[in-house]
Amino acid sequence: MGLRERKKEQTRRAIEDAAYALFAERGYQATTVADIAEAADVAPRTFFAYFPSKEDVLFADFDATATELAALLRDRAPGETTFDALRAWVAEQLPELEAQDDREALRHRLCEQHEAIAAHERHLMARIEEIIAESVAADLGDDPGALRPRMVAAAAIAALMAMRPDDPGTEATMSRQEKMARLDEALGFLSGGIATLQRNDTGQGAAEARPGR
Amino acid sequence: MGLRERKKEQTRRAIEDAAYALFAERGYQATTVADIAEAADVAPRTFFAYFPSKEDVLFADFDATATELAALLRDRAPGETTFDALRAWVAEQLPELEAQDDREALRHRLCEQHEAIAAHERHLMARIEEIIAESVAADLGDDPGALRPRMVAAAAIAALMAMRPDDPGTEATMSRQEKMARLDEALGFLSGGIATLQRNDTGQGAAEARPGR
DNA sequence: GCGCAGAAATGCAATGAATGCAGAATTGCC
DNA sequence: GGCAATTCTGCATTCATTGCATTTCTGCGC
Repeated sequence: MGLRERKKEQTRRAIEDAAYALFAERGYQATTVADIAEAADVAPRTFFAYFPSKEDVLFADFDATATELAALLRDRAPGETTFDALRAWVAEQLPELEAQDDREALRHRLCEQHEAIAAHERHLMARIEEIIAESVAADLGDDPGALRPRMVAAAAIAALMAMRPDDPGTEATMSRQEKMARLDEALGFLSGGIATLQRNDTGQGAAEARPGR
Repeated sequence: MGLRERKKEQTRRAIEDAAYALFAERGYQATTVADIAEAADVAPRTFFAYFPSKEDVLFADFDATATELAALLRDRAPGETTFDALRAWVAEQLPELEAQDDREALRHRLCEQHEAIAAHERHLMARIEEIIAESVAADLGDDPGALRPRMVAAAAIAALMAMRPDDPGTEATMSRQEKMARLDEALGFLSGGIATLQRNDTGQGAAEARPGR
C-alpha cells in the first residue's frame, strides 16, 4: 500500500476519531461538521470527501462488514447452514467488537437520543438483512423475494440487534459467553421455526422456488 | 369540533395534498418546502408547525395508525391471539388503504429512490414492531424485552412490508384477496414457528422472563 | 533532480432544511 | 365590542450538503 493510500486511511481515521471524541464530549447535535473537521485538522469540505453525511461517520465500518458477511455466506461450505456460518462469523467478530465496545456503546446511546441516527442504523442493517435473506432463501430453496426468507432474516436481525452492548446506564455489560448464549438461543428458535416451516411446506416452496427458471 | 380545529385540519390536508402532488410531479428532491407551502397557500414557516420535517409529511397518518393498533392489541378479547387481532385489523384496513393506493405507491417509489425516506419509514415501522412485540410477549408469557417476541415481531413486520403495493413498474397490483392470502401465509409460518418455540421451551422462557423482579 | 498526470485537499459560494423569536392575525368566549 | 388563547407569518440564523474552480500533493517516468 503506497503512501497515498496510507495517508488517506490516516485522514479517514483522524476524522472518525475526532468525530467520536466530540460526539462523546458534547453530543451529536452540539457538534458541527466544521468542529469535526477542525479537530481532525482538515478543511470542512474534506469531511464530505470521506463520509457522505454527518451520520455516516458513525457507521464507517458497516460497509466493509456487510461485504465481508456477504462473501462469507456466499462461499460457505456446501453442507453449512446460513445460521452455522452466521454463528461462526459472530463468534469470530466478537473479540474485535469488544475492543471498540465504547464506540458501540456511544452509537447505541446516540441512537436512543436521535431518531435520525436510529433510522440510519436500521437502514444499514437492512442491507445485512437482505444478505441474510438471500442466503436463507438458498437454504430453503425459496425465491429470494419470497416471504419465508424475509421473515427469517428479519428475525435474525432482531436477534443480532439484541446482542449489542446494553444500556449505558446498566453497568452489567454482557459477557462474550452471554452474548453467544443469547445468539444460540435465537438461532435455536429460528432453526425450530424453519424446521416447522419445512414440515408444513407441502411443496409450495419448491413449486414457487424458481418460477422463472 | 369548532371552526378552529376544522381549519387546522383543513390546512393540514392542504399541505399534505400539495406535498403529494408536487412530489408526484417533480420528485422529492426537486420539491422544496417553500414550494409545498406556496402550493398549499401558507407561509413556509407554517409547514413546520404541522410537520416536524419534510419527510414526515409523507407519513402523516402513521402516528394515528400506530396508536389505533396499540389500542386494538391492548383491548383484544382474552382468547384472541395477537395474530388473530392483527389479521382482523389488516382485513379491516385494506379497503381504506386501497382507497389511497396511489399515495402508498408514491411512498413506495420514493422509498426506493431516497434512502433517507426508506430509513424514515423503517423507523416508523419500528414503533409498530415494538407494539407487536409487547403483545406477543404477553401471549407467550415472556418479558417484553425478551428475544422471542422481538424476533416474532420483526418477522411480522417483514410480512406486513411485503404486503405493500408492488413495484410501480409492474402493473400486476396485488388484489385484496392475494394480499390476505399472503398475510395468512405469513401468519401461518409465524404460528408454526411459535408453536415450535413453545414446544422447545423447557422452562427457560419463564425462568429468564423476569430476571430483575 | 525534474516535471507531468492524476488524485486529493481546499476555498468559495449557494441551496435548502430546520429552528427560535417576536409581532400580526384569527378564533372562542364573555 | 373586547380580552385571552391560539395560530400564522416574517425575519434572521444555524448548519448540513453540494458544485465548481483552484491549489497542493503523490507516483512515476525521464
